Amino acid sequence: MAVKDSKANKQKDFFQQVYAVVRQVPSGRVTSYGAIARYLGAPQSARVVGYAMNAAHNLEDVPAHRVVNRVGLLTGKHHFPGVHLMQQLLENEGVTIKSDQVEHFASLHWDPSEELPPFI
DNA sequence: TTAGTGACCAACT
DNA sequence: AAGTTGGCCACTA
Repeated sequence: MAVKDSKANKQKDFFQQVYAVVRQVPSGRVTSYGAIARYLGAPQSARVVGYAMNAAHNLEDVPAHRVVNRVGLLTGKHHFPGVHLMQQLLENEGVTIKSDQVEHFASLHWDPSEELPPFI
């Protein structure tokens, strides 16, 4: 463990934290990039959460399809193997999608900062 | 190495 | 009210 690694570990840790949260999103619920970022104490790092999802493609543990943007729009669908895969996965869990947008998003939204113990 | 981009969000004009 | 800009972190060229 060199001194140099501490920075790298920290950066890597952020991804891991994102994954840890996404993994806990219940089936049939959705969350948003910003909510995760805010839960991790980095409210302005929502983009990084999105990037983490991009990297999460390899990890089957991470249900990236349950993460949408703040208005419930499936902005990340183009990054799935099939453009409709994200939508189908969600509908398979009971989430209704209309025009690439989650219906009843407000009530389906799963906010980690409310559902999980505070991240400190 | 520097610079540019990205599955976003909030603030400012 | 609507459009633009900045900022965050990681990755690629």
